[in-house]
Amino acid sequence: MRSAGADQDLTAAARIRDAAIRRFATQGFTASVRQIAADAEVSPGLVIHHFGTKDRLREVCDAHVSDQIRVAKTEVLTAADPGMFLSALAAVTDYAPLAGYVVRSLVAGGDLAARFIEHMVDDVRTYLQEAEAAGTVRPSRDPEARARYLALQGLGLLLMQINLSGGVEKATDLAAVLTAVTAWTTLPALEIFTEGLLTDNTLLSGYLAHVGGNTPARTPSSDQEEQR
Amino acid sequence: MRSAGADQDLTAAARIRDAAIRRFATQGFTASVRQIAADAEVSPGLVIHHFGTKDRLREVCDAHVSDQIRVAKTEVLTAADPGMFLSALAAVTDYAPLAGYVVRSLVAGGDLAARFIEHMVDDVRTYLQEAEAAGTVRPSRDPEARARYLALQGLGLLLMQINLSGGVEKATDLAAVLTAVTAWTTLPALEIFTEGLLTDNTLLSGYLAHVGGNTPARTPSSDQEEQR
DNA sequence: CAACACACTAAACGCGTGTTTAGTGCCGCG
DNA sequence: CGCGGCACTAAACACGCGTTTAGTGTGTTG
Repeated sequence: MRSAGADQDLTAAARIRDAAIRRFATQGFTASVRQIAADAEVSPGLVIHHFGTKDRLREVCDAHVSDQIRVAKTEVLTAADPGMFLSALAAVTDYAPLAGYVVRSLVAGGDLAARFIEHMVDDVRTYLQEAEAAGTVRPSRDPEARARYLALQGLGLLLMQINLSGGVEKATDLAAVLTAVTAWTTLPALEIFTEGLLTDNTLLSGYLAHVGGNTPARTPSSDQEEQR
Repeated sequence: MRSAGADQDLTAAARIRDAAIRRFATQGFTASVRQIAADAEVSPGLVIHHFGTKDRLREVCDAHVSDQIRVAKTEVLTAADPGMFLSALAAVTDYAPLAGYVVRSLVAGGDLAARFIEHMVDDVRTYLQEAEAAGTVRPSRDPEARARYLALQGLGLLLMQINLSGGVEKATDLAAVLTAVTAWTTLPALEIFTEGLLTDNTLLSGYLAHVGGNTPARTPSSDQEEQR
């Protein structure tokens, strides 16, 4: 397998990049160049020599994490549940820094975060489409909005819980938090998803009547394509 | 009304505190003492003279925001929807910095954030209880978990959307983002809340069977107290 | 009136930051 | 062998940070 306490057999630039990803994941993007250099057993100057700037180092890290995620994703067989994916990612201790890095990116709100979320929404949408075709999921009046809603909601819940339990801190804890939150979350989620929350549809029909002729809202949707 | 371009008639310490809240809300807690001092038209030394330390200044801000929120809350008539409350808070331009400050706290994850969330969960729980008694909301097998799930989910969705649309940045934008997210969110939310997401209960009943004799999970709950 | 207390400022201190500069040793190529 | 290029380091630079220090004016109090 790749990297198992591997330190020496990597080029210095790669060691710096990996150390940076680890530091960024555990301490956030305020981690200093000197700390990263120390982790990579290298002088601070070399970091700049190879990457030019701390910001450019971060860009390289973003790109690398993005690649790693794409690889891991195909390995994990495209899990569509937003939580499940991060959880599976964090489970393999090798990939734990990746999950931490993504979490940091999400709260920091950079380019990587936007891309990650968009992919997540895409995954959820296709998953819902397939499940709907299979007859296990109800059709929606606005499938795009529903996919986005479910993805953002799940990721948001996760993030919320993560940096409430004392920040991202140690990477190993991340997996624990992820499984814990899915543990107490599944019951209410399943309840609402199968039985709903409200007893009647006065609110929904009221809302539908209210927006009747108007544009529903954002997100390119297809109004109602099937009535069934 | 309180404060309307009021600058001079406040004590210097109060001006510093207000400036700090504004800066923290728009730039996060890395805003410098010198910036805050400049905003309050005061020397950096005076900030420390009055508050001793930047951290203690932040504690004072936390406390003040906490108070302001409690006041605003009773004014707004205890809105239980997590989003609605923040939205109403941000709508009054006077309170906009408060909402920004809370958002910053939530992503930074301090004490204030934990307290705010706990209050939010409480509000949602009592709201659900009342609605359940009124017959508009279905009973849950674990009301505590459901309240926490709904609160964290709503807040998380909100946060996610806020710092994806370019950070908290300008306070006036915050209200816009809040109304925008509620706009495209209400349809999928109402759909799921009234009709559910799944077509049958195999997943739910399967899960219930699976955890059958075991402890459900976290959060002190009362197992199933009513079967109905 | 003298004396103390207090709000306040200007300037500096010490530190950590990202980055630059000058220099050293090694490695491959002509 | 000689020499250019490259990875790399040690030291320093410039800067912004939170905080400290010394000092000034002002209002209150004995």
